[in-house]
Amino acid sequence: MNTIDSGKGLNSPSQQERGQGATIATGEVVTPNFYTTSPEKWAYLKELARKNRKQPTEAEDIIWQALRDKQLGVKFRRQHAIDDFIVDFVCIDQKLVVEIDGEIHNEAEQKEYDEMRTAFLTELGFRVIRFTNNEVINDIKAVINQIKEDLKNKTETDLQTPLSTGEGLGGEVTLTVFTTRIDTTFGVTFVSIAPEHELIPTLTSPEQKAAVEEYVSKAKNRSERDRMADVKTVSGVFTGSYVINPFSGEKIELWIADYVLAGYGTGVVMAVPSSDDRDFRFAKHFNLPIICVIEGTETMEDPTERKKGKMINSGFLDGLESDEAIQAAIKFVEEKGIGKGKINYRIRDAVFSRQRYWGEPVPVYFKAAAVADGIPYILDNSELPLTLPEINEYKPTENGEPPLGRAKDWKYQNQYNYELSTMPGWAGSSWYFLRYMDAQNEKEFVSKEAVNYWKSVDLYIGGTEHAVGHLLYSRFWNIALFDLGFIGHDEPFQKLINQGMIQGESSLAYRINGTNKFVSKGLKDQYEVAELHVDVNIVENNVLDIEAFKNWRPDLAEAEFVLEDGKYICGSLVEKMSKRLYNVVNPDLIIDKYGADTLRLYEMFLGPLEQSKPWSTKGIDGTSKFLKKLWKLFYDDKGNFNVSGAEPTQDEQKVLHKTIKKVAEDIDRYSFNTSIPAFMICVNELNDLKCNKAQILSELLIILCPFAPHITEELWAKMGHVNSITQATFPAFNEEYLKESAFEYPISINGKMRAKMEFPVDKPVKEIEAEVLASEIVKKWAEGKPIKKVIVVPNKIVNVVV
RNA sequence: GCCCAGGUGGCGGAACAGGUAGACGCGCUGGUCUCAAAAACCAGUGAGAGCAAUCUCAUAUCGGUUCGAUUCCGAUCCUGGGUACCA
Repeated sequence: MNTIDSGKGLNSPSQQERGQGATIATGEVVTPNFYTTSPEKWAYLKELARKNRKQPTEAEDIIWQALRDKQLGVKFRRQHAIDDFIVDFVCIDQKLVVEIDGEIHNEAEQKEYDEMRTAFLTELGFRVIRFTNNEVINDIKAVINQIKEDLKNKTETDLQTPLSTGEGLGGEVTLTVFTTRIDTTFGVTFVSIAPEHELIPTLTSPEQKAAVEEYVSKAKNRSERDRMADVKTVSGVFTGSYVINPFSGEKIELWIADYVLAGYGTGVVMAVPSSDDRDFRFAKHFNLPIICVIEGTETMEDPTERKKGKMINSGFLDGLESDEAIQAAIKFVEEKGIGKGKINYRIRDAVFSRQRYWGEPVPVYFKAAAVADGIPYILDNSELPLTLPEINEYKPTENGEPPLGRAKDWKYQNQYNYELSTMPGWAGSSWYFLRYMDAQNEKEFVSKEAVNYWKSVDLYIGGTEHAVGHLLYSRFWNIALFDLGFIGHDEPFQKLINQGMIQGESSLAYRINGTNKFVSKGLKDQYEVAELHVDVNIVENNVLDIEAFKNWRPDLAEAEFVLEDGKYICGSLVEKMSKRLYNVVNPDLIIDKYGADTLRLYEMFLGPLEQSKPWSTKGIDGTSKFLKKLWKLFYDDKGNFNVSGAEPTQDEQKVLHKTIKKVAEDIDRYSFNTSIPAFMICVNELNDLKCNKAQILSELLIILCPFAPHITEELWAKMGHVNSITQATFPAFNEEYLKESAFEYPISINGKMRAKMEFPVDKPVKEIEAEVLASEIVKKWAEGKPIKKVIVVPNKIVNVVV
């Protein structure tokens, strides 16, 4: 036991000696960070403590061998500074101090001093038990048993007694992190914590206090928005505390960083600079260590570019693939009880209002004068529906109110303010189809009978934006309505198709930074430039119409240009068609020139429904010509309607039924783009056959109707039908017309098609094989070599292996 | 980053359960008709070699399975969309 005077020049201990640190795990754990004395005192005490540890008395050594390495289930430290004192042994968890007294403690003065010291430690929350040298040396078992007993008797409240004597520092702290890449835990070289984190005062060392406080106040003043927008700037501050990596046992630094969001996960990030981009930038900026844990990344300039692979430098995970390592690591932390596997869910768009005009008005009014202060009151059912008021301009008011603030005399009972926000798009889109089932119903939004009859929507076609937005919410609403018993099914849609997006080709101009001067694309690399989207309607073949550009926006009126070959060449970019990007093209011009049927056919013909592609009118002539050819089947050269009632021939029936089969199958598969060529082939072949038979043409019109509704309706009427073609029955496909008697086999040698031979469809395989082997073509390619194998797939192919 | 699509001629694309790669359309070339043009019609058109018959190479890249691969498997690269300082 040692004592010192307080108040002498004191320094801070190293963190390690004080046992600071933290364990992280996936989803778990960190051990503590605490001071049992002040840094000033520690600097002085540590030298003494170290000396004491090196020169234990006989009794101290005996008891230490029994206490060390958690032999009693808890961690003991020896010669540890607590405030002004250095105690012999202490279990900080249990706040138990064990002192070993030598001869000197029998002296009166010393006894008095010991009592003071015990009282002081008791006040700090420690319990002190004492043994003499002799007790330890003579019966160590009895001593240990007594310590065990004492540990057992600790009460809960004892455990919760605050321990701190150091400034601003609490007891042991466990920091929990959430990670999706637990496999990389051996690569954790520091831990970052959100500036808002409540434990920051506890986790900050006195030396770092000023810096931390400055940083935290600065970070807090930045809005969430600023922080999210400014992804590139790296900022942070060291807390002065350390954390223990639970996998490697390494001591690593604990930093505060504003890239960590308090609202996500636990607000603490285990930083793996070799695998996460933000951690990597942070480590580079502050010169923190980087440990690569994926094979092959050691030599990479930016190891975060490779995310998965075989684990290295990772202890028990070495050699596993990332995905296996994740499972192994989760198992590991769960078995050790320091973490557990977890799935995180996030909510999207929690706010149910828009500051826009176009949306359902919220049936709510406020009795207080100011809307913002009031309590909302809901309109009575009898007062519904609340309809959108007329306004003069679809813009916010001068006071910054939503557009509905412009509505004149729009008051509930002529006195109370309505809510001025409208509902978001998905408010209505989530359930309108239910209303469609029973649109005239005055009593309820849909009757049970109607919804039981129509049930859920068979097919939902929408873009991917709808898939994440609309579909998410309508499924949610649908389940709510189902749970409330209004409807009888818990899924609103049976099938989803994500149709592709017709993209726009954007035009870009390049403004030289800090000027109003624009540089042509070919020369832009010589300057620091910012990209500006230009209205595609004032760009032709990437050449900018400079006058139109100047007139486009007031701020561009005085713009100057750096040209190449006398022209301003714009950059171009395929992206989503959007007003914001000024790349919207209007279909009206196409419809004026070619008609709506041509446009519709062309859009279908462009490619698969699910596929996105930039809009281009190249090739629209093809579908236009097709419709003209169709028309000519019904009219002669002089323009007279000329359709015959004669009986169709076998050939004509074959052409028609081939098409019926193909189109019916295509429609079932939503493969509309492949139907158009089938129609084209059909019309071409009927044209070759000079077919004008009413029976053939009317069935053709019916199957074409969904693709080209206008022209088919018109020709249908011309043929003398009274009812709309949309009421006609889709013709049945008749296999009889398609029967073939022979098949032309492709003859392959070693998998390459070399010739064709025709055989009857029912010719036996053996006979085909014999004839093929006897043929000139096989002799030629075999070149005398033996035939190894012959594969005959009836009515498909023959392959000869030599 | 993550999730979802996708990558085939000069262009859009086809090949639906592994069996003739490039259907159909655009564009291009030549021709018919016309005083001429447009329209319409006919023929040709993946690349390379050859007078030709024909041969070689080709479905983002590399590898694998198979008698045979655009199609199946593994790895890589690239493009578009959604989402995001979400760890």
